[in-house]
Amino acid sequence: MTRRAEAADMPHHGEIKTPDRLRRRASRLLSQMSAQSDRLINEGLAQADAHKWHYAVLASLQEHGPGSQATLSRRAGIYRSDMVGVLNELAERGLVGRAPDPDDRRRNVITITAQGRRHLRRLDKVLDDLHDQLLAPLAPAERDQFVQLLTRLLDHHTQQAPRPPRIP
Amino acid sequence: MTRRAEAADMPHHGEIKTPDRLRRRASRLLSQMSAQSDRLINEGLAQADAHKWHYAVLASLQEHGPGSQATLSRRAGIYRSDMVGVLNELAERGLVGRAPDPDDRRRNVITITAQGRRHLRRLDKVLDDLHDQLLAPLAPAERDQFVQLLTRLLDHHTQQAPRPPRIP
DNA sequence: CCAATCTCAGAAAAACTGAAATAG
DNA sequence: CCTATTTCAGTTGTTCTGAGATTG
Repeated sequence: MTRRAEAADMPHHGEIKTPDRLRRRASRLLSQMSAQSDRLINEGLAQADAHKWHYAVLASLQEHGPGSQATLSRRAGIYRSDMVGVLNELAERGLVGRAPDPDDRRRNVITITAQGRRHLRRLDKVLDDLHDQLLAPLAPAERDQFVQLLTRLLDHHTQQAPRPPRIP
Repeated sequence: MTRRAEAADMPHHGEIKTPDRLRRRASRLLSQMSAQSDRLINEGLAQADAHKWHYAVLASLQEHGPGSQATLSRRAGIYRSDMVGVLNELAERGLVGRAPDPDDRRRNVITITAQGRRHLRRLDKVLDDLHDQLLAPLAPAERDQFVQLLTRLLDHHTQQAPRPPRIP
């Protein structure tokens, strides 16, 4: 047993300009920041009696129009199994309509209601505010760049990805 | 046409009125990108017969020296309950030593072994490579800026946060 | 008597799978 | 016969809680 002292990391070479390797890794920063963001957004939405899936579905309906549950599932990135529950909650509150498709009776056609549109507008305000908190330490130009960098990364990994997130 | 003559650094990107609100929200980009990153890193580490917690613990030991399990738990952000299992696996493979602390017999003192240091060096290589894939679409200067922006955001939200992630 | 540590057993929430029922 | 859709029931893997045993 080499009597190597307890002092753990004596570098033999003068470099080691890398303290906290762990904490500075982009993957870890992403993971932690995503957790912070999730918490912020989820709590904010909860105060408005909503969940992020509610917003995802409503926004998708507003932007791309009505669709079947399977379509929405793909668009919003929610599993078809979980979509059922989300739509139940939205329909309960009168935010979406769910009617059998006359052309293909396997499908339900989901539409956003006037009330749903109103609710979405409210959620958009809430989210604007929350993102202001989220990006608070960044100047406007930096926020844009942050979003742009993230977008480029995401495009790269989703377009030619080894494992595109499928929602089967 | 709404000519968005705003901040200086939003160069030539197709202009967007407001389509894909959902997909451009920083919170969503973060969440999706974090998922991609997680998948990439986890799969890469799995091929090296490791998990991210293994790396976290080994790196923490290397950088901050030996410590009790509770100390490691705080340092690496792993719950004390889960730390037990991680250390079992690491000890099984001879990567760490676990011995009762003579000064305080409630504690175990965890130390990294020579083999653990060797393994860590290998994992560092693997991670360097994986991060190269992760950040592939960004130029070196952009990678630095990305990390810097993330770091500033994270510092802001962890230092004066409403809910600092504690590991009780 | 109280606080901290290690450990185990399991709750809770979320992502994901499989299959039944129905319809094209 | 095969495929697609909605729905439900259940698995899996992870995060987090609680409590017991030991020691300070």
